[in-house]
Amino acid sequence: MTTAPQTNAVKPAAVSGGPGAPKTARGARTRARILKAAEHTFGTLGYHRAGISDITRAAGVAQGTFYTYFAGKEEILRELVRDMGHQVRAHLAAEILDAGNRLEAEERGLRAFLQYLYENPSLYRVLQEAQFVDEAIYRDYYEAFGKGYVRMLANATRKGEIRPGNNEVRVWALMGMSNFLGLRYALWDRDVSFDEIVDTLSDLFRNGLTLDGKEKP
Amino acid sequence: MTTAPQTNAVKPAAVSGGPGAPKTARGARTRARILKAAEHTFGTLGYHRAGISDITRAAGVAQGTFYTYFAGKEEILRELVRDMGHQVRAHLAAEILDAGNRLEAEERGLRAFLQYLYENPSLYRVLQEAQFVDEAIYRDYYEAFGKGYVRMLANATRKGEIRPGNNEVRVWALMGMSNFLGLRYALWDRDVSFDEIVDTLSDLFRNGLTLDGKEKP
DNA sequence: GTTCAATATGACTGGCGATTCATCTTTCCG
DNA sequence: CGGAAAGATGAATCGCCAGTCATATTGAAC
Repeated sequence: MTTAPQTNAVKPAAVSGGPGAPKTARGARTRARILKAAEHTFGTLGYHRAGISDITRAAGVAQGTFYTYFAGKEEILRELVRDMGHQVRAHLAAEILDAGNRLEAEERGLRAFLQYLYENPSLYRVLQEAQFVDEAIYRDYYEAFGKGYVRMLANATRKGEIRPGNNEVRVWALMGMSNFLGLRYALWDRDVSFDEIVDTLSDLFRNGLTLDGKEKP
Repeated sequence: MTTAPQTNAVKPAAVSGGPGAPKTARGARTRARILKAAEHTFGTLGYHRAGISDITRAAGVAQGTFYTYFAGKEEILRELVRDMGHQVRAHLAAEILDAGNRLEAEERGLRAFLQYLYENPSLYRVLQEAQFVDEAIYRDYYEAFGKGYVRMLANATRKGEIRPGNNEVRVWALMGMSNFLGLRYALWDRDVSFDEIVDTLSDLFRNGLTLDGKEKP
């Protein structure tokens, strides 16, 4: 019994959400620094190329410190996706608040999303890579996003601002549009102005794509 | 000079595209088996979790055989993306051929894409993961896809089938839609029929999203 | 049936990187 | 102050896996 006198019954606090939330102002600061560093590192190198040492170096802490706050590499990714998800949703919600109607909300929302992605390119990469590390967290992100979106479309339908239709399907289509337009025109090449993009989509929302088939009642 | 009598001047054939294309029917068969196995393995486990040994086991060959035909893990992914890209494009092009107009082509194209993704789920995963392994190959895929798409929209514009507008932006929006709808309704949950999805999008293309703003000339 | 290039084998290796841990430092609070 | 909990350190570990290589098999040409 001499070999392991106190290896048992340790870790009394590290139960629920990772190896213990910080209990000190210093701890909270360090944890936040690591999270921020991870966002940047994952966003730049990608999840797999990025090592824990890259993150801790960027955060200015020792490797071991990482595990004071996060259970491992996957866990910090999950945390990151949750955090970033909250941020985008809050940001977009605020940008949409003073829209007079749904069309205007779509326009403002799309522009705000493109701008946000341009300013926070890590969002795209972290999110999309998370899909293949932990699919559930990825689904959660889009389902949370989509849920609010569907609610807004339902309201707009009630107000007579948009045509009745399958809003859930529409929402997934709309999210897909934004995603691709963001990738192409906010991250890859800014060779088309955001205004032009928004105008093009706005025209689609107002008039559709086809010339005939206008079944104006 | 006794140490390395013939280590130089070897590899006379393995220059351009990987460690030598097969020069035998048997070789061609083996290479194809490995490629197919990689598609399945990457599609199931994902690129990073999948080991070369998983691929060779699925193909029924030894580990070393892999390197007779592919320079490494990244290279086979590139090959796979190119291959799969050709296949989808060919398949969709064929499905669209006998469409009477652009709207019908969009409807058939979307339905065919959803069906194809349902039957070949690996396509999505391989392609999306390739984005973070070799971004260029991913861009190539969508730019090739988009180029043909834009051409078709241009023709439709000329024929007066669709409203004039920025077809490039439209194409990226459309590709984004299909991508997300495919992920959600063909890969995750088939809780909405493909017909319903196609109808919803068709309505969007014909009439837009809004109720007012019909600027019928 | 002999020969040789192409193909196939699978044990081995080298390095990378996530995680651990014994130890030291800081902070908090009475 | 004193000492205990919380936080920080970074060298060491350890499993994994992409890629290599010496050797064996195949099969087609002659």
